[in-house]
Amino acid sequence: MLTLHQEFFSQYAKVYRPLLNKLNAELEQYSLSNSQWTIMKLLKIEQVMTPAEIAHRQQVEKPSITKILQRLNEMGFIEVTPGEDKREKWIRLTDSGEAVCIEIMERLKLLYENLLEGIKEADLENAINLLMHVHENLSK
Amino acid sequence: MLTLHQEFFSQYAKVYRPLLNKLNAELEQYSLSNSQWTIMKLLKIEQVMTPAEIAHRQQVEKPSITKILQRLNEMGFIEVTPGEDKREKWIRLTDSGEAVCIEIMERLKLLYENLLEGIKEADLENAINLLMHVHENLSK
DNA sequence: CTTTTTAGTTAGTTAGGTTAATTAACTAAT
DNA sequence: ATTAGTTAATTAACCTAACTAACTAAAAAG
Repeated sequence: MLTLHQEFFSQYAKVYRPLLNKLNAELEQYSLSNSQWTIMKLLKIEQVMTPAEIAHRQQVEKPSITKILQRLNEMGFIEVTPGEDKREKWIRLTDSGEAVCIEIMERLKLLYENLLEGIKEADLENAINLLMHVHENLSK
Repeated sequence: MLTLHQEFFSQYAKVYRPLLNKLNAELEQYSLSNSQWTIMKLLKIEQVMTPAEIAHRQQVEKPSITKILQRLNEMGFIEVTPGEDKREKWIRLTDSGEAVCIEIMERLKLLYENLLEGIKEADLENAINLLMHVHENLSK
């Protein structure tokens, strides 16, 4: 049988595909994929980032980010300005990107509430801390 | 700011990429990708399954499963026998597949222990239950 | 017996990853 | 001022894993 540790990661993995499918269903209406959306969320919080910073935060290589940013740019959701260091590009959400971002966040908030409906606040906090712990251990 | 619900899914997502990278690094030595490995694990538990059952469990479409099974078959990790219903194929692990499966599970067990090191058992159980709860809510 | 459904495959497409190589810009040490 | 080395971003070529659409063969329903 599985140990508790194995059980945790097994459950973690089980949630992933159905959750992704739900997210993509919501995002489809905005012609966004999950990875595009993830970067928009990040920009919403950080305001301005360079592609290199985004790549580092997302733990993917820079060329992957280049492609996603190109598509977000075509859709008019981000704007690109040259940085002080002329090698850099500063990426930020446009007004339209910001608006879509807020709209999607509202929708997802409802989805998330449904998915966690009936969970006690203390348990939720506990699970968040556990995930943060795992995340930290992953980065060393 | 984010609600606790949003915070939870945000942390959930943050863990995914680095975890996947770690898993793939472990699996590389066996020339296995994560999605191939996921199906091997499933077969380890269920013993025999049809491609359609696997597709349903993994929440992906049948053609995706066909390809993965073809590769696992080439590598000699699974065997395929015709079902009673002649349309069906019964998929099971070969002895070699079973052996590799056990070996990988042992390695991952250590990884998982490291990632969850210092977590109290009660908190771990709690988080598992929470994930199960989310999984259930996702399927309705 | 015909029709419809189901299981699996094939073919073709797409998104999002990877590495390797390139250009441009910056930094530091002659 | 020149040179050597580094960093930011891009492009190209490739891979994996997903998708849909269209197909064959078998089973089930009428």
